[in-house]
Amino acid sequence: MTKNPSLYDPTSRSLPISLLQTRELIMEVVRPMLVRHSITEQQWRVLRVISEDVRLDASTVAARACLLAPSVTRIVRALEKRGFISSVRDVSDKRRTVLQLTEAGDAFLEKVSPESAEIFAKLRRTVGAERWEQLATLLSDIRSDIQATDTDQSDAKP
Amino acid sequence: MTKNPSLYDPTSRSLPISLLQTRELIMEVVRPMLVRHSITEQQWRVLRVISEDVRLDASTVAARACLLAPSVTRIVRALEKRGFISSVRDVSDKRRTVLQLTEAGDAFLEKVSPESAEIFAKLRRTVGAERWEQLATLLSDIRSDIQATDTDQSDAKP
DNA sequence: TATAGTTACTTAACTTGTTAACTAATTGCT
DNA sequence: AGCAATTAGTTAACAAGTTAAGTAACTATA
Repeated sequence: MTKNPSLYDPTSRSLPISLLQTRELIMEVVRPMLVRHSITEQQWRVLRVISEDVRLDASTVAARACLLAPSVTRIVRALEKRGFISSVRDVSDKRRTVLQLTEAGDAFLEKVSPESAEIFAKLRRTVGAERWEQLATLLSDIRSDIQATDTDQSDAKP
Repeated sequence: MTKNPSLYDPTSRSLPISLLQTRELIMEVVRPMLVRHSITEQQWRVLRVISEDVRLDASTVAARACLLAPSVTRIVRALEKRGFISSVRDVSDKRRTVLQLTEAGDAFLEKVSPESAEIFAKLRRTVGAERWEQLATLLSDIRSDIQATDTDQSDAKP
């Protein structure tokens, strides 16, 4: 043990560790479902993110799914091979790759949906709907705050 | 876009994705500090976890730091080589490895502490102290809830 | 007190993530 | 218009995580 334990927050209250532990606990319940459908966590995130918009370029998907560009390249190839997404070169900016959900990808999300809904409904009951929503809102608000200060150029070079 | 977007939560409110995005945003601010001190995120978590107790076995460290056993094996070796921790075979159970912070490890944590404190104080101000604490508490409570139902054997085989 | 079963950890093979260098395309500047 | 700077994405080399099999030690039970 450290001589001076007050130097740091207890890990149970350290936000980086705490966010990770909480996510891990949830994923332990969710993971078997993903395994049953032969899809990785990362592929699943990409599918979910793409399904929210009509068309999305790879960089946006990377940012939203918390993945690096080279990972997205591989994941996109895997999802394309499986027929779940299509990737087409953007006509107005030929550097960009436009990603879209295919019919098959859409069908896949629909197929998995009841299972997913059940798992999350159960988790939600366990935690309490109110707290569950409270957490989702808090996280979203906090992200906005951090992003706002990250983006703001008030302390940039003059 | 999916034909039926209501099948899933928007990813901005999906807890697994949201927890990941929020952590990622925080780590973007913290990471440069870890790089400056030539320590990986995982090694840092292990150090922080070990520093909380006088002695801890490898499995407990793995669980608290959200790492798998083989990863801990490697990380422990790295931290040992750097002189930050000691790993000794437990005398009462020779399967176990007891991990402890060394003087050098303790000194390292003390050295990094002011930098870390400053970074987190700034983040805390950005987010607001109240919300910051609220999130830490919420996460901790929610983990307890999930763990309680995971552990409870009421739906186990009779 | 054997011994089947479990636990703690390690090793090895494989799969992923990461960093850095590269290509191609677009933008900004003069 | 011409050319440096930036951006999007890919590739390649490396580092890390993951799974499965293996070893050693401990526990429960017959």
